[in-house]
Amino acid sequence: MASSDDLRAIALAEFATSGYLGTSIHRIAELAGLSKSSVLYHFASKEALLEAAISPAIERMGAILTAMATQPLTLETRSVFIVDFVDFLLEHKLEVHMFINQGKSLEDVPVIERANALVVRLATHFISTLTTTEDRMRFGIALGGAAYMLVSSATFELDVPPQDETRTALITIVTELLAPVTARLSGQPESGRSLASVSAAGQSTGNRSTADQSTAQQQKTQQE
Amino acid sequence: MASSDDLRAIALAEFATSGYLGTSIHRIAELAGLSKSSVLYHFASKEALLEAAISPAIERMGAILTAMATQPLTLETRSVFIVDFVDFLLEHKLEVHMFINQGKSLEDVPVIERANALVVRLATHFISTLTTTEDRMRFGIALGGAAYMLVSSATFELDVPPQDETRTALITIVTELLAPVTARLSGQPESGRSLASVSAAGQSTGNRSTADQSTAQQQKTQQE
DNA sequence: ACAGTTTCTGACCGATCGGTCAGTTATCGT
DNA sequence: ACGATAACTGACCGATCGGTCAGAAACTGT
Repeated sequence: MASSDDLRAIALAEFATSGYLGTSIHRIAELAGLSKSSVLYHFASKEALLEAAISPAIERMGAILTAMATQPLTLETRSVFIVDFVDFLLEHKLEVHMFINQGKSLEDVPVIERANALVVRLATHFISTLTTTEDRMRFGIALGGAAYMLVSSATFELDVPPQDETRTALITIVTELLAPVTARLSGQPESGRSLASVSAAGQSTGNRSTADQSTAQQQKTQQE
Repeated sequence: MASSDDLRAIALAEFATSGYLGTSIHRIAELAGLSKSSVLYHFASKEALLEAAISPAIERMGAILTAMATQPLTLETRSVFIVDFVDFLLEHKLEVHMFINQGKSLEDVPVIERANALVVRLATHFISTLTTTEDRMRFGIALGGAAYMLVSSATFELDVPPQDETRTALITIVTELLAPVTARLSGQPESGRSLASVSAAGQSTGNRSTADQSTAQQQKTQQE
């Protein structure tokens, strides 16, 4: 009564919450109502199970990255990236949580190595386009913080808000966090607001300021 | 040639990067130039080693939390908390990284249970004072993102900026991220901007937003 | 030099891990 | 009904884990 895809999903959830090393094949089998041998019948090894669990997310993320890298850096392309990234996070919370939290300890596993290479590729891309420490940290906090947020609320019990509400808030916050950077790159000084408006597209919470940080970032200008 | 404190430091670094489960006592002994038995002579068990490694950070964090909880919620107290929290993160990167990333998988370990209780306590405190999903996510992203930032740059090789620069940027970003929330709590509706000024407290990179650090920098720094 | 204590070590133990294999049960096309 | 194939299982294997223990080695004070 348990398909290979069920096993994949069960394994992913366990790997993400209890860790890859902390999850035994026996445990996965138990959750699936099977024996350990049966799990190994569907997947040749524990590593193969891990690969099946997270490689789709890796490929999707790679596609988003190449799409971003091949396009010029404008307000629109950045906004597109943010929305893509947030949707990616929402769709692959567990996978992202995995190779963010366990990427180092599992670096000898091939599929994790691919994931780590993606993270490095993302980081170096932004490091090359950003000059100051603060700008770079904005990206780290926005991306890492967003990824952390999505699983921590589930890790501890704490009520989980509806998905669309989470999505809207995430896009708003990440956009706002990256606003000074984007504003500088866009060339037009007043653009922090327009970016926020893009992020707010179709949302409802809508209260938060997000409007008045334009005063702050326009005097920034580009000193590099 | 390896004291108990050396072992503690070595274990902490290994636990944080390779995971508690992924780190064997033999590995720690190897790094310390000792035998496995010698490590177990200094610490009764692997759990005792973990406790010695992270419990100081837990107590420090608990003190910060109680200090915040007992004071009224104002612009100043929040600013104090942010500075305290950032300094705490800088001083205890590895410990925070541990019970943020491995808190769930090690929840049956007593010392980790204490750490998790602290995180829940922090989360519930802000959940009770904040009403909207977005406000709560701001805290999660700010705190989780900041914690992630400090270790990810070390996890991958990527150049690490000087500590004071990191500290300044962190305080600025976290404060700015929490600006709308604090502004609303302060009572003056239009205050998003005033908070941004608080965020610039004590900065040196000197670029980023805002001009006036007058309100901010007096309440920072001298509490350690 | 010697006794006492601290520090350290190799050998060993039970448990659990990932993985293999021979064999059993269920499913399905004909 | 029946053979073929897919799905499943328990028994077993080598390796590694955390931890115990008796004893060697090193460092003390006298």
